[in-house]
Amino acid sequence: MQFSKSTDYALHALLHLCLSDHGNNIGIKELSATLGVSESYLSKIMSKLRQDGIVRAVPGMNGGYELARSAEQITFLDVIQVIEGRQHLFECSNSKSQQHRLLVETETAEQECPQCIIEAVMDGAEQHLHQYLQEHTIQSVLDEAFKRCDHEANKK
Amino acid sequence: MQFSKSTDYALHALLHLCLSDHGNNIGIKELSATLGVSESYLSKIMSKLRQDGIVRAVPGMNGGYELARSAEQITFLDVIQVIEGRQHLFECSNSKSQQHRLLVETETAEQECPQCIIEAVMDGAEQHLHQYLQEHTIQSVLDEAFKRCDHEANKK
DNA sequence: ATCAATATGGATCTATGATATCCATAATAA
DNA sequence: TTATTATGGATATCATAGATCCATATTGAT
Ligand code: SF4
Ligand code: SF4
Repeated sequence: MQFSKSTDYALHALLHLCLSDHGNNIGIKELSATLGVSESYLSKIMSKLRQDGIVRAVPGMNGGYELARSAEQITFLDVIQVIEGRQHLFECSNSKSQQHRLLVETETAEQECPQCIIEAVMDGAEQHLHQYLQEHTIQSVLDEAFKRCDHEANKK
Repeated sequence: MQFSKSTDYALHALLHLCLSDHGNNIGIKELSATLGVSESYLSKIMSKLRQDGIVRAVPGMNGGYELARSAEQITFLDVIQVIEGRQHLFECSNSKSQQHRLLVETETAEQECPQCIIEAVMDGAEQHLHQYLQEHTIQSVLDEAFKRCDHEANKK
């Protein structure tokens, strides 16, 4: 269970949009050269980011990409969900098994079946993970970088 | 990004070992029938669980599987790591890129390069996830099931 | 000692998804 | 009009998950 390379690329692409923010758009050529990923592949990723409203894109001369909102408003969770999708971390695949009947029998209330206990644990894990990822933004990474930089400067 | 079906199977297999604990070993046939998974496939999973010391196995007549330690001592994290492996959630794949040099330049201390900032965020996420999964054991699922059962009984 | 039952591990097959490339098309600014 | 750039479909390649089969080893029962 790992995040895909695409997530890696997406994060770095967004960071580059922040760092080289000279008002203009950044073309796929520059992004591709900076990240060391092919233009074709990276453009798919950028396109996804655009569809989800993370970046804006304009075609044509001097076109390219720019952030659609400020770096404080782009969380790690946003980026990850665009690339990895929004499926649950755990989705039961054997609810027709004999096991399931036994487990659910324990809790087979009158009406609405409450959430399965295993799924409850797993969904809890997912919520914790999401909450953490939501508290960390692209901006927070930049801030941390500057902080480290200052720290180094002070030591000299 | 999702847990594999094998993780699902492993958890249910362990639950079955707990629930039908009549002192004897449980054979792969019974497990297979209960979970609705082929014997061949499930036996691979059980074998992994054995290699990591989660269950014991004895071949021969009346052989089968049993828990190698109590259900309180088997955490979700244990099971998940056996099946999914122990790779990090995030492993950078472009540390040779131009981008990397720019990001690390900011923090390029004298000696030991501190952890990359992106990896720091991701590893933090991983730690949170692991901590949660470590606090939930097979036994805690059983307890929750009994609690629900009692609650239903009281309502009647 | 023999036999039946059971787990183990290697080999292999298939399905699925991640990674990656190419190209035709549309949109935009100069 | 033209050069430039993003877009999306089609397709190819590769790795991994999911699954099956079989030869072998181990054990208890006879
Ligand atoms: S008990 Fe929960 S996880 Fe297990 S089969 Fe039923 S729904 Fe799925
Ligand atoms: S900055 Fe971190 S995540 Fe990015 S390329 Fe360097 S090591 Fe990898």
